[in-house]
Amino acid sequence: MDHVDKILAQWQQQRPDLNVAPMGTLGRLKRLNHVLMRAMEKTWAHYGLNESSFDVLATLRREGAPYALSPSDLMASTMVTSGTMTHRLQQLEKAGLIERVKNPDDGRGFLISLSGKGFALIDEAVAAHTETQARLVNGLSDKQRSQLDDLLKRLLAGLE
Amino acid sequence: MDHVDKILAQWQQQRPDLNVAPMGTLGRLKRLNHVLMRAMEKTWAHYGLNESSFDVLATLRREGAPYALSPSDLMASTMVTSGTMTHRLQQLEKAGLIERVKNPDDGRGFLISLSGKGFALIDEAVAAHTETQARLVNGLSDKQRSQLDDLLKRLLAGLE
DNA sequence: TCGATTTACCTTGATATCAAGTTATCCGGG
DNA sequence: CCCGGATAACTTGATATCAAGGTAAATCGA
Repeated sequence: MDHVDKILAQWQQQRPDLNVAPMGTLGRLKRLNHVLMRAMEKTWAHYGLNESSFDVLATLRREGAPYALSPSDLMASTMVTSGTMTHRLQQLEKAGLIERVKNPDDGRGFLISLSGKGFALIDEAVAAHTETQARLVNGLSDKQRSQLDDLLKRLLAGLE
Repeated sequence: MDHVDKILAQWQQQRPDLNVAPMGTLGRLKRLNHVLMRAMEKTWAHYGLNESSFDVLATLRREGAPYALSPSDLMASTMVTSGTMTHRLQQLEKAGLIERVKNPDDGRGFLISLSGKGFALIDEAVAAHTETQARLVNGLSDKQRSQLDDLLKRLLAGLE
């Protein structure tokens, strides 16, 4: 009987006509996401980062050498709008974690790359981050985690 | 090989020392949450609501008669700060969906209750919402959805 | 080759949120 | 009874985000 179960019981009482089973699942998903984000933010903060900045730096890092992408590529990878990405890149540039050069092949665009400092920082931060994540899924066995993975993937596949 | 798998493959290539399996699970959870929210927002918008306002009205509605809670109770239920709740309640009051009365038993506090209009609106909106949610979990069988439910619950239990 | 369309990115304006600080009220120990 | 600490809710200031609009450059069709 967790928090979500109590909500479902209330609805059952008030509106027995509703099918609330999906609400339970989606409610837990939302709540879990919230709790997980809160936990992961602590790790990011330890490196002076937040979800946004970590997201951008990690996207550049995992791309491999020369660790560079256009703002448009970053927008697509991180699912944010152009205004948001502009803002994020300004912050990161000011912090000296990325560098911005005009794209020689396209006068409209830029290439954003990791600075040396940005590379060093994200390489450390991502290691700590994966450790945090491992701790967060500790409540499940490997098999259960893998099962969860499969169900999430299946659900996501039908929606994207 | 979905979007998340590609990310994991990139990390595997770049940082084979990292254990990225948890990242896959948590990444899908985040992405799924994002996609689901987007979808549910459409239903809410159909009733002139958004996640925030729906959240408050639904919390009051499922509470049962007399459909009233203090701002503090609402804060606890919806996991937002006091400033945020103040703002939400202002909007809802302006829209005539809630009413605010001083708590007779506590001079510091208020009681927020659904107006007739608010009750009628949320009662319709929540029915549409549960239908949307049922559609969103269509990609899973009942058994799979229930399995997912169980795993999310287990994971959540270890963290809250 | 040239005009129309598309694309890349930035800018603007509005909104939602949070953290921290504030004020009024309540409550419990002396 | 009163005073100090706790609590309820609002206010303030900062920030992140989005949607919509703008500008410059690229591309495509005739």
